[in-house]
Amino acid sequence: MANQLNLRIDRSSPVPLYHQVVQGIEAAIHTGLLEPGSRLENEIDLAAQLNLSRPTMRKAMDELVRSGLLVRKRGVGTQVVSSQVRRPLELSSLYDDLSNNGSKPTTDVLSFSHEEADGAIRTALQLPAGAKVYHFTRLRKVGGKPLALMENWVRDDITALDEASLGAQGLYAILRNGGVNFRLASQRIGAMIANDYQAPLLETTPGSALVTMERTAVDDTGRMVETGHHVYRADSYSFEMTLVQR
Amino acid sequence: MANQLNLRIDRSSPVPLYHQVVQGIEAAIHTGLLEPGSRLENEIDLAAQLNLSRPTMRKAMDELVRSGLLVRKRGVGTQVVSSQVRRPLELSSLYDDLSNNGSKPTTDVLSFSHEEADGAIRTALQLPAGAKVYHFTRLRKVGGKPLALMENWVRDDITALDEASLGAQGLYAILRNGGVNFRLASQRIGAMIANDYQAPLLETTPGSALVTMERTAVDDTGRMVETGHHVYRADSYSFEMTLVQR
DNA sequence: GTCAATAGTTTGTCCTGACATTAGGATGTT
DNA sequence: AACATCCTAATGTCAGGACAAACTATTGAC
Repeated sequence: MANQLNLRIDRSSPVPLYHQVVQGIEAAIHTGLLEPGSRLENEIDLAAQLNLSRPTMRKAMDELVRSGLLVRKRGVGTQVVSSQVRRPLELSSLYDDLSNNGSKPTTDVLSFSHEEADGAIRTALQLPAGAKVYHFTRLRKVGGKPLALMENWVRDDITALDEASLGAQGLYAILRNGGVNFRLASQRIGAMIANDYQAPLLETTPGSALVTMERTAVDDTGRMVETGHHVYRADSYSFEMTLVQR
Repeated sequence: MANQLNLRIDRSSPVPLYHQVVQGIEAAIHTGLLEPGSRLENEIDLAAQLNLSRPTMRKAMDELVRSGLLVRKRGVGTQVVSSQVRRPLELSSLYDDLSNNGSKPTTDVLSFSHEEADGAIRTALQLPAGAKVYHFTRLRKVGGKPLALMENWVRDDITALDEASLGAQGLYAILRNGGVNFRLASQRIGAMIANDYQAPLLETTPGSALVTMERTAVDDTGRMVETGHHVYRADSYSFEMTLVQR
């Protein structure tokens, strides 16, 4: 008996069965119970052991294959991919990233206004003429060291924003609590040289390297919710991601 | 009758039915037959119209939702997402990107060797001590203007590489033709300042901004195939991607 | 007129069953 | 011993049905 897969299925739980399987296998891989390169039992047996149907088992494995943790080969079997896997780039904010890493980010709100959107912002957020947006600039620090300078525009017909809450938590957390279900975001990552405005705020010198990121986020109803221009100190931040071939 | 969805299913074709549906709906969206924001008929009716079962229809729509073209809401229906969608970041090479955009890239091979891998490369590619790799540096130009400086290490037990073919086509094209099926890649994007070695090659000045990218690619058997450090002129290149929430 | 209960529509989840396709080993033949 | 053929095991595809959950709109009561 190769693997035991220490996982139980709770049929009274509101979380779908296939998702319980996903979580269980993910945990088994992370704890090392399933070693990289090891082969899983076949779908039918695994399903039988957990008292699940094969489609349910398959749906779980589908997700794991898509996320790059498993590799399937017809006629052969399913293997755990050879470790070294980083978590894929997710639709999260910098604040989430840092919180999950144990650091304690702080935020200074440098400016905050509720103003009429200009042409470029109206285009980016697909707003009609005369629409108003929240416009603010924040400085994100970790351990007292400045890391990111962020300028954002958010449409005002979803949830109210104020300076105090922006200083206390991340923008995405506020929007999610306001009922926004993010669906996708398009972003562009590049580089630039720190100018005289950015350098002192980031406690670096003009001419040092910055990573730039422009992002526009869309919710599940197709509305453009937020757009922003962010710059990061290149010596403290980079974007890490896993690309999965389909 | 809202939409007609001009598509036919060929049951004698070797391409899976659900994939035929995916392609059909993608085409309908691209040709404008399905407008952004429009609602599709419900899954059951669509399946019936095409003489398919609901699971098959659903699997097709699952893929379209995952790729960000459709949005589903329980109790409501399925909508075409509000355009403005960029193609997601794919596991392609810079050469592919530029070729697809109509530009004509050229490549200068600055150095090429077949050497024993040092410790860092052995770690990155998970190779045993004493293993040899191809190690080369290339300068990619578009329209005569230099754009990227790329240093790569490739394991040598998959396919043979030589200087001439690297000058004629992209690395990923060569590897794919050599039988490599890429499965995933992890990469990190950051920024740096051009140094005295990079600046003249990229025809810029020391101190200008560069985008950096480090990537390691894995094939479908879990082998680390290739790793590389690339730098791009920040005024000519940026990474654009679409993130899809799961 | 306003609010709450209800019915209907649509997607979400899960089941059982069947056959096709592929990879790889076992078998048998030359 | 080398080769071609068959068989088995595993994933890939597809069908049809059933019930659950969520959202909308209507209906009804106050």
